[in-house]
Amino acid sequence: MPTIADIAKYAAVSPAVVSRVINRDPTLRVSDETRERVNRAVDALDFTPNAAARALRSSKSGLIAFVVHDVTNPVYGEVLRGAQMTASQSGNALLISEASNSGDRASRLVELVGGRGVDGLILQADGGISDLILARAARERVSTVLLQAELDVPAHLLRLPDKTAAAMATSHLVDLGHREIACVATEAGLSFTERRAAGWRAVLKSAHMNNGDDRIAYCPTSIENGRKTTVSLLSGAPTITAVVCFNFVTALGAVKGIRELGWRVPEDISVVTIHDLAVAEFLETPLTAVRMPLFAMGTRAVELILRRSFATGAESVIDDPKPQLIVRRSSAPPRC
Amino acid sequence: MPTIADIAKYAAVSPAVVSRVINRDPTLRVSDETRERVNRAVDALDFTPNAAARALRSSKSGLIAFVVHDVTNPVYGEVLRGAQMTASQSGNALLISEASNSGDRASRLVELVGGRGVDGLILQADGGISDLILARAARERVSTVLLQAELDVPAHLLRLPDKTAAAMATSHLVDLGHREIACVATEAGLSFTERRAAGWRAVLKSAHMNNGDDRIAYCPTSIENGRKTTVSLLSGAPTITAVVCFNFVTALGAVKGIRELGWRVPEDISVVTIHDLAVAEFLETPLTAVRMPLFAMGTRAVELILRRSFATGAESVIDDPKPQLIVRRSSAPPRC
DNA sequence: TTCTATTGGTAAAACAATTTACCAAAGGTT
DNA sequence: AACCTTTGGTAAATTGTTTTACCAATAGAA
Repeated sequence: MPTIADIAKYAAVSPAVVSRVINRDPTLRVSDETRERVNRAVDALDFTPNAAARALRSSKSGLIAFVVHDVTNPVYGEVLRGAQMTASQSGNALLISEASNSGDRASRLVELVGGRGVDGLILQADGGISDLILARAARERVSTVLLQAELDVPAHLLRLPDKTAAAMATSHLVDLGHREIACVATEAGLSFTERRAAGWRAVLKSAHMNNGDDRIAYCPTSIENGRKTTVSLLSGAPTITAVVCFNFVTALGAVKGIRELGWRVPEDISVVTIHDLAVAEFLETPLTAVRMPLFAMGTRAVELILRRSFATGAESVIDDPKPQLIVRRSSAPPRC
Repeated sequence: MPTIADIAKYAAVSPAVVSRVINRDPTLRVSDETRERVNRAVDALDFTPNAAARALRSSKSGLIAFVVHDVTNPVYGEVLRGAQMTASQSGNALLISEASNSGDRASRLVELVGGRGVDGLILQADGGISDLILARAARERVSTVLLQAELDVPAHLLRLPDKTAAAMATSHLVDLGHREIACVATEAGLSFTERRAAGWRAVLKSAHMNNGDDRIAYCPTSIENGRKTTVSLLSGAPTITAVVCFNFVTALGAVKGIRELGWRVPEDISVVTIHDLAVAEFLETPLTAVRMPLFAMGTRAVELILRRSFATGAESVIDDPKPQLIVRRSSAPPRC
């Protein structure tokens, strides 16, 4: 555990010079010969600067917290990977926190943010965004990025082209000839749910189709919720021939429910979902899905934080790459 | 950004007392009345101790690094969740690092470990365990847990009941009447691969069956590798009627490959895999799988680190809950 | 009354870096 | 020769907490 002072002694310079060399400060001058000596000392003693001391003095921890609802949800995987790559390329690290429940964790998060334990904060819309944390982050000037949320807070808002994606999914079904298209939405009240619902409604309206409230049902993301919701939706309106799901996981449940009711996919009911995952093509009925730029959302979120900008309420949409419809076997023309 | 000094002033005590109160040090004495005053001050000023200063003085960062090969691999999800829960329950946080490639990242990890940026290190066997990092961790007394590895290093070795699991999968096929059982293994050279292979071989041997090298093939985990490997395995030995896969992801590829060859699962070829994921039952052919105690491995890893123990080479097996065979539709008696 | 323990608290020294302010020497200008 | 500027470096302050060593006051015992 050599310190900067040991290096300084070994290289016969002062600690300040060592600091300049290892931080490659371009404005401050060190002769080539001295720099060389210091570098040799660093190698010889196998020196790594102490993270805590550095963070204390410079008030930069090099850490970014990523808060999700459920780490096992594969949809976050891609976002996480994008964030992770961008972060580590710039010498930062990513801290994962599951905010799903208990107050314990929320308070641990407050400590991290309040104590300047992290430089940035990335919050997923369904990760239980707490006002406490947002307020704290703003006060401490911890730059914050909200994913898929729509709040009036001093943070960057980053979102996906949800309306477009839902419209693409719905249009695909309309093009196939469906006239009764139901919708298994994500949790009500979340802004991305509303945007996707708007996309679904817009397409149905322009095709002069029934888009009443008896055609859409909202539920939190889980296989079981998807199943239950689909069953009650289809039981209530037997003329429905297609379903748009707002999440891959609920789509799995939807297919399960349709089969329980004695129908087949896609012969009796077509299913199209938002979010395309690798397993989609290995399912009993490979799912037609709209691929979203999740990876790009992850990279963009970290970029914003590294830029240390604090745009208040500036909302931007990730649309590169654009959402893309992947047609597989779960969608077909309606029967008869 | 109030400091401990501000609290001290507000509560009319010295900083040392504030420190004792917020750290709830039971051995050191503070009168109830003073404690109350300090707590009021903390609330009034909305104080959170500075993480960096605390880490610097106490040389504990409250951070544990979890290094995996690929964050999108769903098999890690469960391990991660177990680790995450245990960590946050004790006021620690988890840092995710993808060690898959580039030297950049490896060096960032060295900085974290070398600079005492983390208290503990959890390394997945296929996460590219670098000697550099292990040496550094040992020198800095960062307690380290190796998952599914078998190295002679000063770290805890935690592993799954791999031999048992592979034997369970293979026995299931033998019980169904299969006499020619191939094996799509994970990467050669990894210790868990060897253990699983041993389980497969043991069952075949006790059933007096062919367990030669032309029945087993090794490949890194990916859908495509699973597909290719299975195709070449089956093409070379047409009498094979069943396949044991060592990973869920390669199993997806295996099923794909079997279909490409014009065969059906399970009518022509049965497939059993190690690792059970939620999607298993939604696949075209729901996969028979051995469920492993992944969550428990995650919790155990963090517990070991929090205990700050440095057992050298002590290997322990996670066997609670025990591995469990989940029979689905991908396994059936052989044809004729 | 005097002598010890105990209680409740304080002052100041770490911890290991970054950064500001300053300084000596060398080189260039008039 | 006197003066200014640049170069390359140093000493010391700063960051916010924990912890050690110490001290005053009170209580209890002899």
